[in-house]
Amino acid sequence: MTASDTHPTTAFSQHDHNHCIDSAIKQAQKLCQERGVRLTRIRQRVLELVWQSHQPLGAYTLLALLAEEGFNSAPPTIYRALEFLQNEGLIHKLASVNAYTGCTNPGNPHEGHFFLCLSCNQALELDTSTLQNSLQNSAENHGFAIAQQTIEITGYCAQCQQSA
Amino acid sequence: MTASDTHPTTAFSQHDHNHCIDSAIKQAQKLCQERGVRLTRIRQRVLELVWQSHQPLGAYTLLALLAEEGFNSAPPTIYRALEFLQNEGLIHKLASVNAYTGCTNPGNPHEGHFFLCLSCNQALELDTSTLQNSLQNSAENHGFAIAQQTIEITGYCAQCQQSA
DNA sequence: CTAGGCTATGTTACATTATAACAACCGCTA
DNA sequence: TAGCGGTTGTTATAATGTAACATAGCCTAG
Repeated sequence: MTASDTHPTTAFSQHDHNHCIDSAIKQAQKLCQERGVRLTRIRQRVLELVWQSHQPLGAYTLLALLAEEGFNSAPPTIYRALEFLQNEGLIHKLASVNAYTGCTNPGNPHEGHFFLCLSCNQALELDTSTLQNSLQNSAENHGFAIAQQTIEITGYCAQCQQSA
Repeated sequence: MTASDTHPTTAFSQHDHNHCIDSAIKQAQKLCQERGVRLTRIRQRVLELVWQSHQPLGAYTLLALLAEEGFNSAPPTIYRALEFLQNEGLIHKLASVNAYTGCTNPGNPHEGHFFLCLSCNQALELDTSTLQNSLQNSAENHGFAIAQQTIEITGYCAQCQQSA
């Protein structure tokens, strides 16, 4: 298994990003087909754009990118696409920064846990089952039934700490 | 130690809320004095309003409440007060719902971890050192230096589950 | 006690993020 | 091929948050 074969929980490190995008899109196509939902041209393009960026992108940034390519550029266009992609678990919204990022593990429904670097603005999606367990325990102690999780930790990634 | 003496990590249960507000304000006054910062009339009133509500309040909701009492009602008024209170650790912002809630443990600088009930909209602030440890471990594994945490778990509280 | 500097507040304007509501289109299937 | 459901277009507006500069209030040095 080479570096480019691994799953990119490696946002902060070097990797073959084209490969990431490709495989994300292919997986999205597969999932949508299985579910009988339509990954239309706009939706797929938005997903690609989200994946192409090394940083989470805002809705209006994405909208501007779409506009450059001749797509309709009214807000509902992008918000509908984002809503669809979120519902299908293909992207996550980062509420603390109002931005969207590709989900590194769609198909395996889960909640996004993120480290957000304040310097390079990149987002690292975690899959920490330990954290999951702590939360679950805590919820059970309070009789709380978890629906959705927003876990966004800002700080500085290893790379940016070195260069500083 | 009676129920009304305990600290209200008990947002979802019965308690003497006036007592909560009182003690929150007194603590805020004390902290601000110690720090040499000014808990002005507007700032204190915003803190009271945030505490009076059993649900996190939006900035414009708070602004409307201020306006009813004759305070200036332009947006900067409320955002400045909220910024001050956040900086002093007296309130938390819940990014996933764009709302603000009183911090149940100011003076002991910490990050807010919340359970947000989708039914009654109340927020329960947690102080889970276990979770803290998991996160810290995870961060260390990735060489990530944590600055700020946004942990907001939506779902249904015990009470609302029963009534449903 | 007052002049000047710092902080806080007032005011106007605007930026950013997101949604409502209805019309037009498109693809499927009965 | 008519119609139905889902998708997209279009216009308008809501909700949230900030910039920039003017004014006022508070404190302290002289």
